Amino acid sequence: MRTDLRIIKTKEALHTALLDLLNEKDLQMVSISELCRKAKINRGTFYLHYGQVEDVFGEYFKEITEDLTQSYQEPYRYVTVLKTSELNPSTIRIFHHIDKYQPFYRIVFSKKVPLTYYYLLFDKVKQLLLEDNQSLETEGVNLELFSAYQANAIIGMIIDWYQHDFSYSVSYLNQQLVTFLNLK
Amino acid sequence: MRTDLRIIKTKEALHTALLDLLNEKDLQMVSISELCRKAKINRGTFYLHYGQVEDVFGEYFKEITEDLTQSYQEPYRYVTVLKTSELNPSTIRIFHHIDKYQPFYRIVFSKKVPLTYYYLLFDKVKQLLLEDNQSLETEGVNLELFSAYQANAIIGMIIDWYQHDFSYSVSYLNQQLVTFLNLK
DNA sequence: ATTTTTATTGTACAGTTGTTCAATAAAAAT
DNA sequence: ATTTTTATTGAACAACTGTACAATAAAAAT
Repeated sequence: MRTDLRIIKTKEALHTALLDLLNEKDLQMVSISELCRKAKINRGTFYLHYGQVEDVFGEYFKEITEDLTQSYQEPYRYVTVLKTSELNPSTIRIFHHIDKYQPFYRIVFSKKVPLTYYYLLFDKVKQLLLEDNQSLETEGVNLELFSAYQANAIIGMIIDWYQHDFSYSVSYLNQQLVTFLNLK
Repeated sequence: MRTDLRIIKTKEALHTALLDLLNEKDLQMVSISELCRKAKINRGTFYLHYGQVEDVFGEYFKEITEDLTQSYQEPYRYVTVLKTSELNPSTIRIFHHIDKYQPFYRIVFSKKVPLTYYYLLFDKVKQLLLEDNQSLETEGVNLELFSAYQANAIIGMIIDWYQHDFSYSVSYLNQQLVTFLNLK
């Protein structure tokens, strides 16, 4: 049983209306009424699918994080000078993904936005690293905890990147990450 | 020139009223009107100092993060079995701090709450590690980026801890962290 | 102690929020 | 093609939001 066509139409209308409004104003400034007017959707219908405007963005952003898993399949050709052998196959693609969807991540990392988006990214990155780490099989290491540690470390670099207005290049970040891993 | 006594009184009333309400319901469920009624403060007065209920919690939480710097001065006596020599003097106190203020951090890490609180913690931990790292003086290492990396790695463990309902002990986490640092 | 400054209060207003319900329209199932 | 199921609509309601402004009260400055 597929999803009702009307639901798909409603959600698409809300998604595009929100993207439109985000060019004018911040996410927290978009009211449900305003969004529904723009999407030509009854406000009551909105509440049948969402609770807040933030949920609409969350649904859209979730699709974006899928790209992380997607691009994980393809070969990575964006690293130039450094020895990539020292990085996990998944980690190396992360900075590129963020760069690709930079306008979205400017929202995801803005301070008034709910933590949900952060967790969507965190859980995704953690999952990728967890798969890479399965081969480790080390004694006394809580693998999930370790993956959480690694995943968030990388996101820490992304936060610093964001706080510096995304002014570093992707390859600089990959280089720095290799350096950090060799420091210990 | 000190702060006006009336302002202090107003803010204290709002702080304690909010803590009261947080025993009954989630932060996102507290309305400004409700909070003001409880605090016996005019709603207009609220808007002279804050924009949202979340700002009141943020102000209170900021005081809590000060404890991280505070306890940094005192000797640490909560580690039992492991060689603490492998951990920075500041890192070793972080898990204990979270544990101490666990009820607050259950809110800070809840998914509907704004990222602001996360950044308050992140910036604090990053600052502490940055001070520890000044002695490094390593070539080609972006020290701020490295501190962001380290700080968020630890917070990654805290997220996993939170997601497992804070069921690990503080010393277990310190032990795991030492293990992680020796893995590389 | 008096004046000046500034925070708080009360009131009001238009718009938003969250919910309910019957009527309608559109899609799915037969 | 017809029936059945389900999503959308529109209207209505009480409560909340954000803002403005004059009146008052409290603190600070003199």
